[in-house]
Amino acid sequence: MPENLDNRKRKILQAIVEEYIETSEPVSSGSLVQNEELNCSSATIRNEMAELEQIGFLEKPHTSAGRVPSQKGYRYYVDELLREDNLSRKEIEMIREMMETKVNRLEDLTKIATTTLSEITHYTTIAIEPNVSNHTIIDIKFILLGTRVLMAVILTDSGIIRESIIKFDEDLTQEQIDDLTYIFNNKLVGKPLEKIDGPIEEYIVAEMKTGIKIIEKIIEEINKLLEDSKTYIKGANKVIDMPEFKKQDMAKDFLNVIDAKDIIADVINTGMAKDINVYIGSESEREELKNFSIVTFNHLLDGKDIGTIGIIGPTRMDYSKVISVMKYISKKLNDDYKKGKF
Amino acid sequence: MPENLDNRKRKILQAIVEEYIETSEPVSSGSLVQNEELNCSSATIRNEMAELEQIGFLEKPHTSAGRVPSQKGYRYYVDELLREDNLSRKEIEMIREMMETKVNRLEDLTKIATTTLSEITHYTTIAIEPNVSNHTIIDIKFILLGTRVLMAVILTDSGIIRESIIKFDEDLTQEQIDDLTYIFNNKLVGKPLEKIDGPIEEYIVAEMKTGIKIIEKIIEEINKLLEDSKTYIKGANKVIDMPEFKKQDMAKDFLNVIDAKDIIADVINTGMAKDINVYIGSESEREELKNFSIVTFNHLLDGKDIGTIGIIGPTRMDYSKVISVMKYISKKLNDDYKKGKF
DNA sequence: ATTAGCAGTCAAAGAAATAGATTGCTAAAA
DNA sequence: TTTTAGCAATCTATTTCTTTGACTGCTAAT
Repeated sequence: MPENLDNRKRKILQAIVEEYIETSEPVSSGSLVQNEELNCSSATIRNEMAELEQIGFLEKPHTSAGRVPSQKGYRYYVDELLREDNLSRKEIEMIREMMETKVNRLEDLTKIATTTLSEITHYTTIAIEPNVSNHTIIDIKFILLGTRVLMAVILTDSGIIRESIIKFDEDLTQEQIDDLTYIFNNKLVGKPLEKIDGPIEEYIVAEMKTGIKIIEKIIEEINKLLEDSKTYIKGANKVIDMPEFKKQDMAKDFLNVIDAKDIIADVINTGMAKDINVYIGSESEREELKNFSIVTFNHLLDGKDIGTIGIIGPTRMDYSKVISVMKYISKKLNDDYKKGKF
Repeated sequence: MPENLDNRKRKILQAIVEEYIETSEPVSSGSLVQNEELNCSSATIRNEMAELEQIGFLEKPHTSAGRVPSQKGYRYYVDELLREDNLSRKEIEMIREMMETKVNRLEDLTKIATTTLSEITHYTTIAIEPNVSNHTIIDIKFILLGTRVLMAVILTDSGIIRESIIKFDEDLTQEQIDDLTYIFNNKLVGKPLEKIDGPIEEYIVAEMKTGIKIIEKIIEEINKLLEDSKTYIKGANKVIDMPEFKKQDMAKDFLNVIDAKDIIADVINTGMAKDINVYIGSESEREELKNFSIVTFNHLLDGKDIGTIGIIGPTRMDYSKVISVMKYISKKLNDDYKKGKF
């Protein structure tokens, strides 16, 4: 139910959210009178604020304090009041510079984007490799590294490369490797990299020259590759300067969340395929995250998911700035891609 | 100059360090009287403590507080007074269990050891891949992943595998790859992986079929591989429960150190090749680390450095326990290695 | 519908008082 | 000479009380 606020209430809510984001202090009616767009006295504002609190957009830490946006207030702000925060020329310059580095791997590009995002926004940034299971296999290579050590390299259409090293208890011959390469490529190229469990038998039957054990082990390892998606964190130290982390509990919760990156990965992976997702406080439905907000963007190239980058910070987050920077970086990645930068 | 303390002073210093490590409260003369080994009154202990302070082994936070070990005090303790802390059966069981996982890569083994160490000691653990430059090359493979994308895989005698993906502006043929493989193997196998810059020309001259540019690029990428050693951190959240991190500054310093892992990598890499190194406070000669201690061990297999694992925590660290656990894990890794586990 | 004005509320900051821990010193005892 | 008992002095941590100042909410006038 998208509540309808009259114009003045919208302006007041917006002003409160923005001032609070900037100062981290509860906002008083008095300080809002200064706002040019609001041509009324503090008493009027107080009345409006009381109503906004009534319907759940604002909260009061205590009777004689100013107001603070509630989670619902932030949500309304993000959905309805957010204005594009234009990046300064300096910031754009900085982003350009940082992202200029040449890379050979998509993975490295993600790292760079993560670092850039953290530097510019001053929040902690997390990158998560995509779930590759719906990516299409372009090629599979097997390389014998020792008599009993095999390396499997899988290429997908999205440019993501995964490799795995597999050890066996028996010697492998080059002939076997050639067989494997032939069969796996034959059966899997052009298909999505879904878990290969159902039709395993089929492959095995089709191919008895190289023992069942070997094939089973290879499939097992390939499946493992699909499961673990790497995560990178940058700027975990950024939070320390934020006033909310003066509270021991917040700091503790934050470090715990960072250490168990899966928590965030979970949230990110359950997200919709919108380009930008915003989870405010308990919206992420994880107890540990109820005091934090997460903003993510799915990095799509040619419609393929090639990874998600997320920012985590207090609910009092500069959503406007974060979203603007994300959009810019996202666009830049796409442009670079089209120019064939990688 | 290894100062000589009489027996009673040694006992007192030891008792103070151990009690302080346990409680994190300054130790008073009164609480030491309880110690059975010390058969004297609190007044006597006070006199001894005054002398220990005189010669720099103890410090006083303020006049009416107990004593705290100084950095020099910790150093003496570690060098002279440390007693082997026998691990409980439960801990040994836990280590065994955690390290049972089968791995294919040395890298994964390091990760597991890192996690185990952090779980058992309750400190933050950092693993750093070794500098492979003095490792001997066993094999070099080149795999064509696309017409312009090459993967180079380097195997060393220590079992460490490094791979790199290299992109070119022109198409590569399989024939060229075969050439490259032949030449690189011919020239490099059996040699240490030192930076390949001096005799580059030689290779190039020996081989004109595949353009100079390609070779240059490959060498460049291989050199990059040598430089960047990966680091893993586990248990960064462990510190939050330690009383010293109640102080904002400590927490800030810690997060900064963790974020710029290079700082620690630096310290670790400049260490001697002793099996276990202990850096107490400013001994690490980095301003950022003056309030922290680092204990590292070089993981050697067959005399080859295959990585370093370090623990970082406050100077009030349970050195005895940390060192005992490290020794145990180190031994276990070696045993497993001899049994051919990897 | 708006606003001026004022009483009421509460946290945060400061000041003062208190309690408690521990030392250092002195003089007596061993 | 070494050890110890005892006590004054020191300083932190805790508690309590007071003061200040920032807001709000309400009422009555505009």
